[in-house]
Parts: sequence; C-alpha cells; structure tokens
Amino acid sequence: MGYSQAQKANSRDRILEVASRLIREGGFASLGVADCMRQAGLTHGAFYGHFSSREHLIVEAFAHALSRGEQRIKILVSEQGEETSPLRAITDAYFNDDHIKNPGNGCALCAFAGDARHADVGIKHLLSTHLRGLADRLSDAAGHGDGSGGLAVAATIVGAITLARAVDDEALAASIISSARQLISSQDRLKHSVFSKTM
Amino acid sequence: MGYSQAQKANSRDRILEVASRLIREGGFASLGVADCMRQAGLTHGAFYGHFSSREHLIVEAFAHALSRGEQRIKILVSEQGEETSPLRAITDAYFNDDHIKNPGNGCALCAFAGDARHADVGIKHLLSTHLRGLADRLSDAAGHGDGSGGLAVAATIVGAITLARAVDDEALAASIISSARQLISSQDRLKHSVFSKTM
DNA sequence: TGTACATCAGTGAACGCGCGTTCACTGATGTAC
DNA sequence: TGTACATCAGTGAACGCGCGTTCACTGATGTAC
Repeated sequence: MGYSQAQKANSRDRILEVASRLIREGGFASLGVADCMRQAGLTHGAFYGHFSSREHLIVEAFAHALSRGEQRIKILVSEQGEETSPLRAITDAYFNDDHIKNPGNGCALCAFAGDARHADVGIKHLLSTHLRGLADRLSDAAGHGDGSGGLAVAATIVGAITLARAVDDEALAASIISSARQLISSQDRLKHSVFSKTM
Repeated sequence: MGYSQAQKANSRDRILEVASRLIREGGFASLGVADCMRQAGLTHGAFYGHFSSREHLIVEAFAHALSRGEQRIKILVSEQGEETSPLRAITDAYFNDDHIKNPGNGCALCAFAGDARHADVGIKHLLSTHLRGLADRLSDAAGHGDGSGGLAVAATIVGAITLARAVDDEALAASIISSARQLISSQDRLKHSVFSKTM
C-alpha cells in the first residue's frame, strides 16, 4: 500500500461515500471516525491524511450526500411512466417505499431537515441552497408560474417522509404518505393535461 | 437541604422542566446530565436519586415536552380572534414567530420529528400517539368528515417549521411559512363559513 | 534490466478529554422521648 | 418544650469508557543510476 495519488484519491472517495451514507442513516452525531474508516476498508489512523477533522468530513459528506441523494431521486423520477404528470413523478420518487425505508441512500434534505437546526452555518447554507432548487423544480412541475407554491410542497414532502420514518407503526406511516400524496396532488395544475391519462 | 418528600418532588419537576426544554432546543444528543442538573439548581451527583439513567430521563422529558408543547399551542390558539376559522387558528399557532424561534418552549413533535427516527421505541410510540391526536384535531378543524386529510396538514406544518428552523436565511424561512400557510388554507372547508369574516 | 533509495498512504498503539455513573460524606429536616 | 438521634436529598471527588486525535513506524510503489 505504498505511494499512489490515484489510490489516495480513491480512498478519499470511499470514505466520503461511506460517511455520506452513515450520516443519512443515523444523523451527524452517529458518525464515528473509526467506524467510518473501517467501513471504507481502512484503519482510523489514516483518517487525518484525508481530512483535517471529523467536522470537516461531516461538511464534505453532507455536500456529497445532497448530490448523491439528488441523483437517486432523479433515477426514481426517470423510472416513472411518461403519462405521469411532472409533479406526480417527483412526488412518487420521494414517496417511493424503498426511498422512505433507506435514508442512507436517499434525499439528504429529508434525512437532515431535523438535524440541520443544530448544525453549523456551512451545513445550513448547503441545505438552504438545495431547498431553493427543489422548490423551484416542484413549482415548475406543478405548473405554478411564480415559485411561491414549491416551498410548501417541499415542506409537505419533507415533513411526511420525516414523520413516516419516525413513527412506530407501518400503517400510520402509510397513511401519512397517502394523505400527503393527495394534498400535493390537489396543487397539481398539470394533472389533467396531456401528461395524465391514467390519473 | 435535608429530608423532605415535597422538596424532592419539586426538584424532580425542575429537572424534567429543564430537560424538556434542553432536548427541544438542542435534540436528545445535546442533553448532558451535569448541565441539566446545574440548570435545575443542583449538582450532577444528585441525578441518580431522581432518575436511574440519562436514557430514562430522556424518555420522561420527551413525554413532558409533548404535553408542555401542546399546552403552549393551546394558549396560542386561544389567543386567536373568534372570527378566525378553526384550521387557521391552529395553523397560526404553529406558525407563530415566537413559536418558530423558540423550539425549547414549543411543540415537541416539531422539535423531534427528525431525531425520533434514531430514538428508541418508547419515544417513537409517544410521538406516534401524539401525531394521531394532532391529525384528528386538524382534520376536524378543516371540516373534513373522515380523518384522512389531517396527517398531510400535520406533515406540512412539521415540515415547514423544521425547514424554517434549518435554513440560514430569514427571508427564505418566511417564504416557507407563508407558502405552507397558503397550501393549508386551500384545504380549509370552513374557511368561508361563519368563522371567517376577515379572510 | 536490475538494484538502492526516497516517498508517503496506511497501521496500530497511545493519549487525553468529555461525560455518564458511582460513592463516601454532609447537614438540614423530621421524629422520639 | 427541649434535646438526641435517624433519615436521606444533595454534594463533590473520582472512576472508567468511548472516541477524536496524534505519532512513530511499516512497507509497497515510484524514481534514479
């Protein structure tokens, strides 16, 4: 395991990948340096060759989680049938069962909405930027000219997923999601356009 | 500071009161035994005379926070004018500026929606029960016969408050709230009844 | 091509701090006579 | 009523574990000759 810049970069990527999953699964507080390194196939001593502190890792891992989470959502959206309205396609992607049950691989905004309040300003800033982007996309997808409605739909999605993951009862979780789905659908101005043949 | 059952019970209440505020402010992880005892006017050594472990305190403090938070909301609701529709009165209580900016004194559901996923089953159970109650009240207030819509409104409220507290930008926080307010208002079937003269 | 050397990613033992927990002790309050 | 004693809520020093961080060392890879 001698010198190799490519190998080192690869190690760093692995650490980030693991960390971005771990923090989405368990929150920032759950991230342990030793555990993270172990899961990346390294020992804890090597950590400080890649990151100057646990805090720095967390910020980078959060940014990584945001983009990885967005990728995942985009994949889910692209799997929707073409007759689905744009808003419904996004909603279905977020409310996908696999997405709700596997936060480690999902939307970081949903995973950290609660934690972010206690996090430092760098994290809050990344989250804010991401939220604005999501709200714009939702607003467009719903056919709202101005971007006013997107934030509320984002809040409903984040709130519903957060609560569905928090409750101790599968049936209640399912009710939260289906109720949110209906509420969001009521905001869909493109629901009865060319997109929606089945709805 | 000798023997007195009444004094002991009083101490315990103070500890719970402090703890329920601290966890709402900073999340479960932020609660330190020594800090909590200090704020209750005691030293850390006395702690185990009241609670068998930090974990037990957290569960009790969470239950306490739920009821204290509900009290607070009820007070805010009762401060609304009589011409306000029931749903709007509740919405205004949650979206009250003071409530959003002081989680330590507010709704525990909003404060812990994110944390609860990582908490033990006792916490999840208390939260689930509380959520069901809130959803029913919202559903009634909105004039929906069946309880289906309440959960979505609860998700919107919780999501909006969580996000408003998480972002780094006051203007964005305000937009989240006003957008959520509009979305919820669109679900209000009693909006144009006798209740609403000004809306 | 082969050999000696330099580089440095990674290893693993050790450090030190924070914090939950324990425990011997204190002293004010309530009770017995 | 006054005095001696028992109780126990609270104190504060100390323990011990987990975990972030440090550091001397290893050994594989790349370079020089």
